[in-house]
Amino acid sequence: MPEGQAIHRIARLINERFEGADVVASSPQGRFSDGARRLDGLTAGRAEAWGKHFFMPFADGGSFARADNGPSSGMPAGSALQSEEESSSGRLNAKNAIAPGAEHLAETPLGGTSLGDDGPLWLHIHLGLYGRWHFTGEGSDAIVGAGVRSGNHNAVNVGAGSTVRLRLAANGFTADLTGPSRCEILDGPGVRAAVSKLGPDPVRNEPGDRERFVEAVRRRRSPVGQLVLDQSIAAGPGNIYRADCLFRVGISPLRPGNKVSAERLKALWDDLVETMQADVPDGVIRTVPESLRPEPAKASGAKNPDAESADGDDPEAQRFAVYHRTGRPCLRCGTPVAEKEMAGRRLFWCPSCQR
DNA sequence: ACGAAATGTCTAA
DNA sequence: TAGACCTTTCGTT
Repeated sequence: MPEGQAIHRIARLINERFEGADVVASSPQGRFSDGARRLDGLTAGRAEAWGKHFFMPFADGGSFARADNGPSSGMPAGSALQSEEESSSGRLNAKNAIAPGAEHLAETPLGGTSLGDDGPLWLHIHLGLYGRWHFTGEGSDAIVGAGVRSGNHNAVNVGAGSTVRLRLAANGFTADLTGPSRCEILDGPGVRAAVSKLGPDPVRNEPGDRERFVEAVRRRRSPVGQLVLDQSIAAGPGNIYRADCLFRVGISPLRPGNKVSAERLKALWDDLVETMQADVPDGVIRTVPESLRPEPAKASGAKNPDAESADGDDPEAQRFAVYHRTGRPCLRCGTPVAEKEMAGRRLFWCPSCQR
């Protein structure tokens, strides 16, 4: 369920607990037993997110220590990096081919860690709709990846009938993974292939990303609301950021990509960067613009009485600008928020102030 | 108990 | 476009 910002947070939490440690890996559920066996006893490197994808390197303790001369990463600092020409053209077969226009992505080694054949093993995880990480140890219990309405943080079965696909343990910490749609081990070229399918990630926001995003959208005739969810155009935004960031910058999700001006798309990219990056530290999505935030019910000079009364004390309805607010008054103009299905996903927008 | 929904993606038809 | 999949939670019988 989480969008990209939550995956970046997970990478942070994982690194705080496991980076540089020799990890005990297991699969209580049994569906990842082979993979867990391959990771068990290896040294964890620095995990990273790219959009909703999570990548974590594991190296044999010996080779790991020998190659380590980097300041913080703990992974071989570029030791096995091939030249760019070699790696992008030579190594990739047809199946791993880089999508046209996405070449720059394959050139970007994740965190400077080698993506060569003989580098570390990479744990690759996608949480899909239901995946979660559950952390325990040192009073640091946390669940990351919980759904919009979930507040209940207790149940991870341990024991028979456990749903824990992968458990990592070290330093007195445990990280339990349940319900991922993808959980696999890749080699360097495999990581390259996975990343090459992804567009720029607003949380990473590397140089040139904004232009790549703008051009990718303007190249297509599909509605921009669909393009923002296309992970090859922007990696990380999900249904909430899609709806609410389009609202924040006033673009109608129904407008064809090639009919949105470059200026407005730049503003959209900048807004994705700002909102998603701000949400990484605690993982909570906050998309209601400060100026439109409903004031406490008692306040006398409420600017937006409509919005306030209509949402009442339904907490979920106050968390987002238009997401899940069908029929309630737009926080900006009071027009009822509209909803329709677009490519199988529910879409929310203000038909009046998004043009 | 049961069904629906949920911040997602893939495959087949 | 429809269905499959992975799991949990919430609202309705």
